[in-house]
Amino acid sequence: MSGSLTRRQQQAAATAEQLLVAAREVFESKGYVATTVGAITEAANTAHGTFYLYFRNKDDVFGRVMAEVTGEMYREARAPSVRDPYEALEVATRGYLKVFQAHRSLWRCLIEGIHHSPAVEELWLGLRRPFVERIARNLDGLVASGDARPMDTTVTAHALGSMVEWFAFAHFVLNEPAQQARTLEEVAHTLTDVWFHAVHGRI
Amino acid sequence: MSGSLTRRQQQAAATAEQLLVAAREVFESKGYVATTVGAITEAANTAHGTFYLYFRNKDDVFGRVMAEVTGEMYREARAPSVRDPYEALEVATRGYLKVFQAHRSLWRCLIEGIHHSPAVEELWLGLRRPFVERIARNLDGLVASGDARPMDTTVTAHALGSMVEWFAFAHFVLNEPAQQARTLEEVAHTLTDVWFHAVHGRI
Amino acid sequence: MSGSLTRRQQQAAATAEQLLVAAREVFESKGYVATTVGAITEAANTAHGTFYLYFRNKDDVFGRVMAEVTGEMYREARAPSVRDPYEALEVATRGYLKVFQAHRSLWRCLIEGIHHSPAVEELWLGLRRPFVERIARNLDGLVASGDARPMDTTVTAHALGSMVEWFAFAHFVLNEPAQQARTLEEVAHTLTDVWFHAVHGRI
Amino acid sequence: MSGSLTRRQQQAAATAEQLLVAAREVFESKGYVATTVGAITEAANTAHGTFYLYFRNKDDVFGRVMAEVTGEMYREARAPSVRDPYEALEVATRGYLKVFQAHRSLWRCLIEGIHHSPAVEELWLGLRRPFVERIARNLDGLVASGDARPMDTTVTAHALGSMVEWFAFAHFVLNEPAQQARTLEEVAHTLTDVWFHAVHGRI
DNA sequence: CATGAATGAGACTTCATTCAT
DNA sequence: AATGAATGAAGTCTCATTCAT
Repeated sequence: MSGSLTRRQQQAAATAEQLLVAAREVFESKGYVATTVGAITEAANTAHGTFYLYFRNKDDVFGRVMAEVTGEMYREARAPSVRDPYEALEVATRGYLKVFQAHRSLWRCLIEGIHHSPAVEELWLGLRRPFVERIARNLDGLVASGDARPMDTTVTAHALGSMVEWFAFAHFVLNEPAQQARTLEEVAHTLTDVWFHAVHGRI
Repeated sequence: MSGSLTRRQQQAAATAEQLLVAAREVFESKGYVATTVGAITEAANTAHGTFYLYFRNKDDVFGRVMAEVTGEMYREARAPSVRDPYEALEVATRGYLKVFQAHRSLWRCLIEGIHHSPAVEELWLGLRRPFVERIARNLDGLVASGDARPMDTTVTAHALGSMVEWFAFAHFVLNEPAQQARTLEEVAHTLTDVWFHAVHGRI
Repeated sequence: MSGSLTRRQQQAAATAEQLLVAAREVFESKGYVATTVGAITEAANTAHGTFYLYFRNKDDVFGRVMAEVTGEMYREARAPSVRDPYEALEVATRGYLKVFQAHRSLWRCLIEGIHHSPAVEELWLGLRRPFVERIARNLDGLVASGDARPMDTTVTAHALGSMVEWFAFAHFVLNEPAQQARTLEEVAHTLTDVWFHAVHGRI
Repeated sequence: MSGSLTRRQQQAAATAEQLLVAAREVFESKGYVATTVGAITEAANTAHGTFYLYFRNKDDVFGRVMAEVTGEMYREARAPSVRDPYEALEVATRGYLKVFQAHRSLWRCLIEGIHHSPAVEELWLGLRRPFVERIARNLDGLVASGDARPMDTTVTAHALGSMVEWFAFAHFVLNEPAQQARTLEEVAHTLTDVWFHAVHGRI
């Protein structure tokens, strides 16, 4: 027996899933603004009206698609535990970049979406927060233990998070040509180095 | 005849300028997508059709407006020369943030525009380049003189540039709520500190 | 077996009744055009499709709801017998206005419905008829007994009925602002006076 | 020279007029709710978008059409001056009925429109007011001169106005079958008689 | 040069109705 | 008898773009 869902509920869930998958594909290939409900239902092989059975409007699906994607990212981006702090940082950075690269079209779409609905802006701020707060907590620990100098850990965490995020955007989404020669590993290494010195470096 | 322009040519130039100014205002207040040709011509006190005499379409004006704006920004953001390197960095960072803040609506619009036309994307990459290259040249000098460790200066320059840029975006454009308590000076100070340690810190 | 209805038939009758009650509420609060089948089934706690088991379409329910309502109105509006003709008229008029006021939302809806289906138009004409005919019969009696001048009693009856009906509509449904200061009693008194003079007045 | 309008302004005015005429026809034949912008532009031989150059939406055109129509009615319904008061009343009543009959489709549409937009409701109340106020002023005069008994002239005016209006609606718009045998003259005569006795009759 | 009326494609959303379960 | 998912037609409105004057 498949859970407690009736046949019809399963069918409905399948339709919703179809639409969600289709929406994701369309957002991915066309971006936020250029995506239309018509394109989504067409991709989902569904009547136009069916869309409105499962979503209020484009904003609504977008939120759900992004929740899904960022859920994935969050899970994928969990660093495995490593003893050496430098190595741990490098692993985490490399992991982040890989996930970013894998989802770069949707990332682009998310950043685009920020400009078009306050809801998406909210969403984005909400998504970043746990990442940044995790960084801040780490910094707090390092400062407390004397492994890092005293600093404004909140702002520093934002700065370091922004660095990796926006670097990744320029690199993977916009294909900033100046550095396409580097491999992901090289880039990850340099970012790690910058980050590590920013935190642990002494003058 | 006044100068080398006929009366008509002068008139035409004036009209073009009017439209450009109007476009800038409208883009600033509404963003890229929400701006319509109608809104621009209305703001310029011009007939709707006149627009197409001077611009191919919205993309076209946008490119011109942004070229103008970023020219200004580039000029405004030139740091005055200061002896002490830390202080020099802080002055430059503060300067950048101030300019960003002053033009935050157009910044937002620019970042938004990236998503809507390859031309704007090009434009943006072209605008960043000089900034980033200047950073890279400085880093090269520091590495050469032994004031900084050996590093991939190109990637590092991109990373540091991205850090300040994206931090500024989240702070001034999206008003990231987590840190609204900080003054521009405090923020500039922390960013400078991070940057300085990232470059000069020893482990 | 309870009565002559099977269990299923009872169930069916109950569902139909539920839908009818719900429809009445919805029509009352939203009016004819703005009412949707979805709203009715929702109010009836019924599946959307169930509606079409008992009614052909919106027109159909509307007809049934109105038949019900006007049946009630007709019953409620029966005037008690009073000796003095003036007083009798006043009592009847006041009664009519009270019923109209109590059901004003459905009245509004009925008048609205006239415009949307010939069936409702029929219905309405059918509803009026007994009222008007009763008036006409009274007039015939008065003319025969010499208590009223000779007149076209059919047209007069229609005129007097229209007067009260349309006055009530403007007053209770549209809240004609010019006369909101009057109480129902005052209004009833004036209408009675006009009617009485129209019929019994001598010149 | 045709006024101070340029050729283009004339053309534009002509288009607006076309749309207005078309709208009137469509409202007349389909009623308020069933009328669509598409039907209007089709009847006007105009692109769909052109409609929105001259009107905000359906409500807007409707208001303008009705303003036009009722302007006509008001003008047409002015009674010629006649010495005898009974005759004057009869002439006015007959005039009103004739105009009503001539415009019966738009009348129907107006009454229908009341239910669908507060703007139309306003419009209608506004249109009635001058008619009713004129009646009230006449009654005031009659009461002052002792030609009529003391009465609440405001309510009486509304009652008499409602009588003729709603009678006309049932007669000309709904073709109330009970009295289709009467000619307009006969009907006008009876209405006049009722009205006259209601005002001047003594008991 | 400038105008601004006209066009028509295109996106959104709602609902009455059907039909397989 | 009841369900409720799916359909698709219909209507609304906006705007980039053209073109005759």
